[in-house]
Amino acid sequence: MGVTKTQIFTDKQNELAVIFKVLANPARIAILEYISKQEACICNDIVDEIGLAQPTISQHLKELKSIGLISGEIEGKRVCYCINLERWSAIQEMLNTFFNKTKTNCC
Amino acid sequence: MGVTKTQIFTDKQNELAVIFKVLANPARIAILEYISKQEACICNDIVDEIGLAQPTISQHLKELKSIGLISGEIEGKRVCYCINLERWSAIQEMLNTFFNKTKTNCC
DNA sequence: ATTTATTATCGTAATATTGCAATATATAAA
DNA sequence: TTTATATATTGCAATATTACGATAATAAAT
Repeated sequence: MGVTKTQIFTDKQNELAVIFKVLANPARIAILEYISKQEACICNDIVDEIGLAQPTISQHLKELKSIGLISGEIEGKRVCYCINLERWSAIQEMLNTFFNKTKTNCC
Repeated sequence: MGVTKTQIFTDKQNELAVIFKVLANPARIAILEYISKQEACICNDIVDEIGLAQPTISQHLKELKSIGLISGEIEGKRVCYCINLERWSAIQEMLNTFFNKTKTNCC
């Protein structure tokens, strides 16, 4: 099979899983950390910084964009990727809600 | 290729990615939520609760155990799965540290 | 000792993800 | 207009993940 049975879970559970999935890759973690470290607006020094090919980075950026974590602004022939602070905080809060809600033991 | 290049990232980045990966599945989210909801100790009503086959649930439990999120205690012929509160909080803190550290914009 | 119930493991099919070369697209510079 | 530079898309190979049937392992019950 190999396909997750999303139908049997709640929207919230699926939404959380999608967010975790986007974050579940060291390259994407590294990209986020690198973007946030930059003083000036980010363009693709990311390719130089991280040791992956340009198409690979481009694909990872697309996935980060897919859940709104970052946004890309075109600046001439370059693109400036920035962290979407509003979404960033919303996601952090969502994860904390999950962690707090589920902080109960049984044994 | 299909294999993540872990060598080029830091241990911390890889560790975070592994944690996110374990959480990146709605069945595992649902299992965690279900376990935490239970008054009494959990056994495998999980299979009845979630709509997945027993081997599939068993495999998901194994993955949750692999990062220490839950622990299984044998009780006769049944196994009681509980959330490991210490590890749970440690991971929550780890994720918050990541989110706080990376909470900088650029544009 | 045999049966029954619970959980784990193995093997496998279907699908998803990762990464890259080749190529396309778009804009700036010459 | 041609060339150079930056980024995105396509296609593909390698590997990982998801799910389940079959089966093994374990322990209680008979």
